[in-house]
Amino acid sequence: MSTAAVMHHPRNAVATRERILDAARVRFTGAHFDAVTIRDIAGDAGVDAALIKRYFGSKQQLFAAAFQPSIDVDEALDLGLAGLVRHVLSRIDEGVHQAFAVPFVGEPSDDDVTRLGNELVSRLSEPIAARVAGIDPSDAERRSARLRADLMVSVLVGIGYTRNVLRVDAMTDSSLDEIVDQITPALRVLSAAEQLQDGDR
Amino acid sequence: MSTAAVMHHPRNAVATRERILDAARVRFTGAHFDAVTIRDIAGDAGVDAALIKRYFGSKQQLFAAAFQPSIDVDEALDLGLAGLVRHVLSRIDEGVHQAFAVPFVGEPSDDDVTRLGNELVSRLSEPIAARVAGIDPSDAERRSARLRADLMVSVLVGIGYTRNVLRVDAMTDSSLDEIVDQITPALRVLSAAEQLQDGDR
DNA sequence: GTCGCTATGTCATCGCTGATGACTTGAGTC
DNA sequence: GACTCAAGTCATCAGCGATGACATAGCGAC
Repeated sequence: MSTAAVMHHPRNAVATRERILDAARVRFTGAHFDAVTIRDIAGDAGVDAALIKRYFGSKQQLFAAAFQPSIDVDEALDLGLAGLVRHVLSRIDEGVHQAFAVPFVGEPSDDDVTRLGNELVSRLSEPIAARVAGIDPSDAERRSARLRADLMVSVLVGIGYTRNVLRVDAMTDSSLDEIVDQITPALRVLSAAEQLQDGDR
Repeated sequence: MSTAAVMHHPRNAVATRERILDAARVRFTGAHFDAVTIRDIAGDAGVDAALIKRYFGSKQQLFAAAFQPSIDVDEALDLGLAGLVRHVLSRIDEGVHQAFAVPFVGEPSDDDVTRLGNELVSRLSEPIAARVAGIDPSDAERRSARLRADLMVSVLVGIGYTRNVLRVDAMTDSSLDEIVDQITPALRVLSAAEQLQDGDR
């Protein structure tokens, strides 16, 4: 099980931190949060479990640190809507979908879940909303644009969820290209702005 | 905390079972899986924690029993696409979204997550796919219809997820009607079949 | 070189959790 | 009113995350 259990590493905080994060990513990707113990991860990293608390504070915070989602939307937006869709979905396929577990793993406080959820989605939807609404929109336009942008993100989140978490048959059997081809026209209805229509396949 | 802790109820298995399920629904709706203990639930139900194991086998199975999702799509399909969307989303709002936690709560085995995920989505997508594909379609048509139906379900799942789990601002601030109005035209692109277009608002 | 200090890592242990099997008590039957 | 079996309880277990006291490696000062 634990590959590096008996190995002795020279003392190096950043390297050890990275070994723990790597081990956490492997374990959490292969099993869900509860099924993974910090002793497992510590064993894989060749480290005592108490060190994880020292570095990350808690198992939850370790999880959050391991799956800090980083999707850079801005550059993908230049590829047009289909490019954006492909980019986000492929990033989710690569493992970012683990971040979906955060609400089920986070603090019981509603505030925390709210914060995490908004953070996750805002990172995607804000640049999209800016493009959908165009420059200097009225308040009503902005509100509508924000809703439509969040709906677009919801669609991508939903696809990532059924494909990578629920592992629905038709979603896993289909290629990313098939999915992009089918969903992009539907999203175009939501964007309903010229900014996202040009430069498209 | 525990409302019925000291109350003595006459011995009645079905009533006790129902009290446990009610307490579980309240607790699990107010906090996530890990934050709820079977002792909490047992306390609320005025029962010993061991009885929960006797009736439901495990905490996970209690959760599954409490949030058995029941969305009857067939009748909603007669209301047209907008009616279907409104029906599913409002059911999710009512608490069915808790079923989304199942993959993070279930067994670590991939098989189980796969089974649960497919069960959840199939119940929605199969009747939709049947209508989208029409009667007696070719295999290619059926495969495409299945993917498009699952994409439609993915969209609804995604909206339910960002709205009820992540609690994204724009999603919670908007009314169900606003969301239905915005997303239905997009879904119509996916359905792309006459069967779902008639009888629509 | 070796001393000593601090960051790095470990150990022992706590309270709590879900699970479990042996035990007790009540309601219905005759 | 005793019998019986379902309904509910109790005592206890192993494993978890968390935590503070403890040990030691590495590095600069001299």
